[in-house]
Amino acid sequence: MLRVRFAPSPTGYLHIGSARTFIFNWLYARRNGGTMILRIDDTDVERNTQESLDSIYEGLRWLDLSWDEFYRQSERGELHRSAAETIFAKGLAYRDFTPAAVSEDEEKSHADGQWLFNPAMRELSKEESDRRAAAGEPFVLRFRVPRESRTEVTFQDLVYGAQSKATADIEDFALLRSSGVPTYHMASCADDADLRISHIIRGQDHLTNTFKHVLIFEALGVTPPNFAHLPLLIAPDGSKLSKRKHGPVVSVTTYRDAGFLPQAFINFVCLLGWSPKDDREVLSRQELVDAFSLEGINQSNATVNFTEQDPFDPKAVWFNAEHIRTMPQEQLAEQLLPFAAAAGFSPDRAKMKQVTPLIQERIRLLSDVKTTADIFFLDPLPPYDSAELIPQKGDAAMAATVLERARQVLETAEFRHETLDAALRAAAAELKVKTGQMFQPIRVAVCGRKVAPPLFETLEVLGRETTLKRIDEALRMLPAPLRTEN
RNA sequence: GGCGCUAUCGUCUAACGGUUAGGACGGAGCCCUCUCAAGGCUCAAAUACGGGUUCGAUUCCCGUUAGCGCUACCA
Repeated sequence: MLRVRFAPSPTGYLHIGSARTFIFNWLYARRNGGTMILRIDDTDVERNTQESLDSIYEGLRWLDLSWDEFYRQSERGELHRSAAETIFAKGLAYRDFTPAAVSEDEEKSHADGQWLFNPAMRELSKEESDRRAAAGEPFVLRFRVPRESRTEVTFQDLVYGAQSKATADIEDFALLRSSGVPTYHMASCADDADLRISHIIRGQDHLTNTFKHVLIFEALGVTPPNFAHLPLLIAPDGSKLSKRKHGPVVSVTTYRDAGFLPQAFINFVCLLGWSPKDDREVLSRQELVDAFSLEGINQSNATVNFTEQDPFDPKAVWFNAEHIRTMPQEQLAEQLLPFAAAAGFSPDRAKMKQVTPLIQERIRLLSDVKTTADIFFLDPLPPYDSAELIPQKGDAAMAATVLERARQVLETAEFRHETLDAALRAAAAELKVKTGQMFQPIRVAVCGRKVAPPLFETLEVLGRETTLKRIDEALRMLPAPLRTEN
């Protein structure tokens, strides 16, 4: 039975790296008919926050990622303590009565002097240990790393291959804090054993911790699960992604609020450190499930290429644009609604459905609706420079002539883009101006700028009334003496 | 400092020990075209360095360098 878990600690918002870890676990479970478990690793009471927990749920809900079983470590303290008890009873752990390091110097001396264990504490007699404990003296419970009986700890990583580390290089790590609260290593392993996790898929920052975990599993009398460590996601400066240093750009909700599609986000992060080994890049959720395998995961860290000017990796934005383009229009219109409302447009569904096909291949983020669809929702148009009305190789007189003529045509023409196209082309021929010279003034009059969706489709959506009103306004902006009456 | 992991275009990546080292994003240019997009085509751009092994190394081994991680009574 294949069982995987995602075990975040609620000490910050769900960031892109954690999301990817969840996704890889989820993909592996769904691919192989396994069970996905969400376990909140909240043993560090000091740093846990409700906001963080909410952020994790919020992010996962947005991505529409589900789990089959749910646990909170804080509700499983008894299990962790009894597991520690078991290890202690087997003589594989000992009490360390050394007071916690308070000063930085003390900690540093540990680091410099390759601290492995305190011999006096490791070798304390059972009698004295029991006596001091009974007297109420505080202690941490440490794992007694075997140093004589074996020389190294090994395991096979499904991504990084055979791993080994000398027992002489592993320190006697803590299992229980002096408060009696289990440490991460203890709680995590006790839970992984109890929940019968078959594959631990997690960040590479845990690779060296795994030697300790193997020791714990063995001490518990359990065969260790399979391990698969993931290359880390790093910032362009080479440092590990962190909210502290990089701010909200690493938060999943930042992507959501900027107008990313969940599927595009998932697609993007999946290709950071994993490849389907063919040249496919734009993949649906189902295609990802079908293509996913641990063999496709590579070993080197991947950079999320954001900058201070642009918080999103250009490739992530491209993925989003790709997914927007292939999305059914009905769905896209629906997704666009809240972003249009946020832009202050007060859009209705029917109007949005008309506008959507005109902007679908012109937006990269859902929030781009604000800058590309404004002309359909705002009335009147924001002010613009009347010089924009003047066509290439033309002058204000030409602009005025063109607009006057267009106005006449549009007063009676049927507002369907095919007929508008034919009518206005004919008008251009009649006036002996190039089509570009004919269309550009109309476009600017109607959109307030030169860059816009195709003209005739735009007019069709805008309708006769708005179109004529905007042309009249443009005409008023042109110098009066140059206006040609007919 | 010790230990571990990693190293292909700017970025994400592909390449049974044999390829003109491939694809994508981004960049430049051309085409298409009512503007913008989209689309099509083209160009620039990489095997960190040094030693081996081999008829032949991006690929295997060693070293150097660099980056990252762990080295807590954080996770």
